[in-house]
Amino acid sequence: MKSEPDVFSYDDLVTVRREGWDGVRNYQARNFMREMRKGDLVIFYHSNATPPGVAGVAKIVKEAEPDPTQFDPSSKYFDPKSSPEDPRWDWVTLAPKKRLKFISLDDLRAMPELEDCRLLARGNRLSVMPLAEAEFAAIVAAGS
DNA sequence: GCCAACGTTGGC
DNA sequence: GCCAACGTTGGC
Repeated sequence: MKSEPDVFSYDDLVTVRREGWDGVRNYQARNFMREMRKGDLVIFYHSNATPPGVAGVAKIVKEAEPDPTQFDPSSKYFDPKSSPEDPRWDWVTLAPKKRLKFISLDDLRAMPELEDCRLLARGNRLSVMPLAEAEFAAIVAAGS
C-alpha cells in the first residue's frame, strides 16, 4: 500500500497506532482491499518522496468497511454520488507491525525477486496491490 | 459503445 | 515543473 509520507508516513502510523486507510477512490484498489483479511501483512510504501521506497510492514486489524470520508462534504474525499445506503468506497484499518530499514525504489528495482512485481511495473499507479508471498518475503528480508 | 478531453498519480 | 500512464467523464 502506498502513502505519501508528507501526508501520512510510516512514522505517523506508529504514532497513531491504527489508521483507517481513507481516500482510495479507484475500484481496482478498493477490490484489493476487500480481499484483505484480518492479520494480513502489508508493505508500506512511501510514494512521492525523496527517495520513494519501502518504510515498514503493517498489518490489517479491521477488514473493509465503508470509508466515512465519502459521505463528508467537508472532506476532499467526498463523493456526492455515494450514499450510506449504497456506499461506493471502502477502507481497511492498519496498524504498524515492523519498521524496516528503508529500501529505496532503486534498491527494489535491483532485486531479482521483484522482477515481475506489480509495484515496479511501468505506469503502475494503483495505490493498493497484491504481492506474491516470495516478493513480500524478499522485501522484508532486504529491510531486516 | 466509442473516444476525446480531462484529471490524477508519481517518478524524475 | 514536466510528462507518461491511465482511469473517468460525458457528448455523440
